[in-house]
Amino acid sequence: MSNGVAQPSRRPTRARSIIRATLDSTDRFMSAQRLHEMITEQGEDVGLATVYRTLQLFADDGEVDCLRDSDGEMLYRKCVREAHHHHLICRRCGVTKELEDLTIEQWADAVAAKHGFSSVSHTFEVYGVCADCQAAG
Amino acid sequence: MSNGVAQPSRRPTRARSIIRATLDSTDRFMSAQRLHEMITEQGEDVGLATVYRTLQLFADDGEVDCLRDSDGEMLYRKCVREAHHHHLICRRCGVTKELEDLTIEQWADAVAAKHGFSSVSHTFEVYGVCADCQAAG
DNA sequence: ATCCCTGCAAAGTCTTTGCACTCCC
DNA sequence: GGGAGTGCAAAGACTTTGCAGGGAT
Repeated sequence: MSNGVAQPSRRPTRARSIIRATLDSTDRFMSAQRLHEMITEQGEDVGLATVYRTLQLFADDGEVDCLRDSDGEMLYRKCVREAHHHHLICRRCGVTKELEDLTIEQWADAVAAKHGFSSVSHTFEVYGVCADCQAAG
Repeated sequence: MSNGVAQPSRRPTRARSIIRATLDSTDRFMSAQRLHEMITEQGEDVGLATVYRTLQLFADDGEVDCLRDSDGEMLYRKCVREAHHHHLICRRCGVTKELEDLTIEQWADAVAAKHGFSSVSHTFEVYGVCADCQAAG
């Protein structure tokens, strides 16, 4: 089924370059709507549907990381690393740190296997208030 | 702000007892819509809005656990344990196992502290296909 | 009687989809 | 020119909200 090899053709277009540039302009996770808002504020014009579609493509290609916030809204951010990893996210300002730790992955797989589960995946995110936001009150 | 002491009055009503009974009839996480479906299948009649409202109340009271599935939909289940814990959830049938492991909690707190974050919380859920579902094809 | 609770339907969000047009190769 | 890409508006899914009637204390 999916061998992860073939990749559909991706044409370089105006919309994609704008979206990519906007993603690059910050290191925070943003919703599709917020990203679209930023693009509009820059005086550019890209359809909201295109933003959604493009973010999904980028996510499929591993070009952006995505996660859901506590409201269930999907958030996207340019991907910094290739490997699977998790995030430490500031609730206040949205700044994120990438966490690396194989223990979590291994533990998740192991505990799932122990219970006879297969096709295992997991979600793991850590939220808090970063040092800067604490200092800022 | 919130001292977790005062509790609004909760009247025992028909809808609430039906919802509670339906929650008790399974150990799986269910969406509000699925729960409403089950109630209807039982021949009972409770409005969908009431199911949503009641599940929120129950969640506030700590009577049910809730989490979001990978589609962002909220799932509820009667609360089994007091302590903070995580879940191993079958994507196919929704059956869940509760996971206990202090390592995750400690690691999350430690790594957050290392980055200067405070007021730390985290989300962690493991998804897979349970043995029964695999056997069932 | 009072105020909480419920049902129904309308409204709100976030997101996806259909379709015609446009642009890249 | 052909098919990927885009924009717009409509549609979908989940959830919340407004309001009037019904039930618990």
